[in-house]
Amino acid sequence: MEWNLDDSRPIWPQIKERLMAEIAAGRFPMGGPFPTVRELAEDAKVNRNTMQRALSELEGEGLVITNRTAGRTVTADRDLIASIRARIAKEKISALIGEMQALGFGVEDTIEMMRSAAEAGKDTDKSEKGESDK
Amino acid sequence: MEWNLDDSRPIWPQIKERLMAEIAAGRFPMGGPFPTVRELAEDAKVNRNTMQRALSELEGEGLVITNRTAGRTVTADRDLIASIRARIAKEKISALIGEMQALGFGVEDTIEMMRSAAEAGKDTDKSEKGESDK
DNA sequence: ATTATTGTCCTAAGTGCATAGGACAATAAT
DNA sequence: ATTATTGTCCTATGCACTTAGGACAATAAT
Repeated sequence: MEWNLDDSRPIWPQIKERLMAEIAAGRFPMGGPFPTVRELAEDAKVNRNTMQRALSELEGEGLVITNRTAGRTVTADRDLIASIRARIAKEKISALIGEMQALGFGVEDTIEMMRSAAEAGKDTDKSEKGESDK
Repeated sequence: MEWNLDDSRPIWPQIKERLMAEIAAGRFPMGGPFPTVRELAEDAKVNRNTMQRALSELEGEGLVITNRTAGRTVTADRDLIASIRARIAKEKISALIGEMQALGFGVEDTIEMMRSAAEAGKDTDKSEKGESDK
């Protein structure tokens, strides 16, 4: 898994957000087993404690459940996953609109620039088409 | 001026980016005087040294010029300002596209959600219309 | 029954960020 | 000429993040 952690801010929130996105996008089987702290820490080349912090935060969101000695499990709550996915997307979009506004760009300008960017980066595009919530 | 600094990452890059956006959006008269370190620090409720760090970084971008004891001046280079404005916007948009993709949303989904968000936040909208670079 | 695994907690050390306040040379203001 | 301002540098302190590694109880695996 590509982690793409940067040093512009603490690592543990980055890991938390990354895993939230992975789960929200359905890349972990619902109700299935979640990797152990030590596995994830090694994979991300990060200390156990750091990964632990990210995971306990993840638990606060209800996305994973801890079974003391039997590892962790991904939630089976489909609605929770869907709502978190929607919430994250909304937050990111609102943030962008605000930042673009601070630069003096309106929403229509932003949309136009998004289309250009999407066109330019089509060869590296890994998205699936036909997206829909249901 | 509203600073809206948060503690999710170091303050000085936030200040730097904020001031870059302000200058890029043309909210400081080109070639005109720039507030002093101490003024800005007080306004942002931040230590002198922290503001100083942000400003010396700002100078690295060429957006402000230091005149030792006569304070700072905003650049008069119109093209530089325009290109930085475009660069920042591009980076933010690319970042959003990537993050939305990680959530399983395509560009068209994103644009649609942007329209909804813009509609919802219209009463707090402070953007001017008729945006264009030239 | 024994062993390995798992989550969790703990101490210790190093690093960068932020604050506080002192200091100084160069220059603008008077 | 004197004073105030400006950018800049300095030391010291406190805090959060990160790493490293040790330890332990509960439980799965054998």
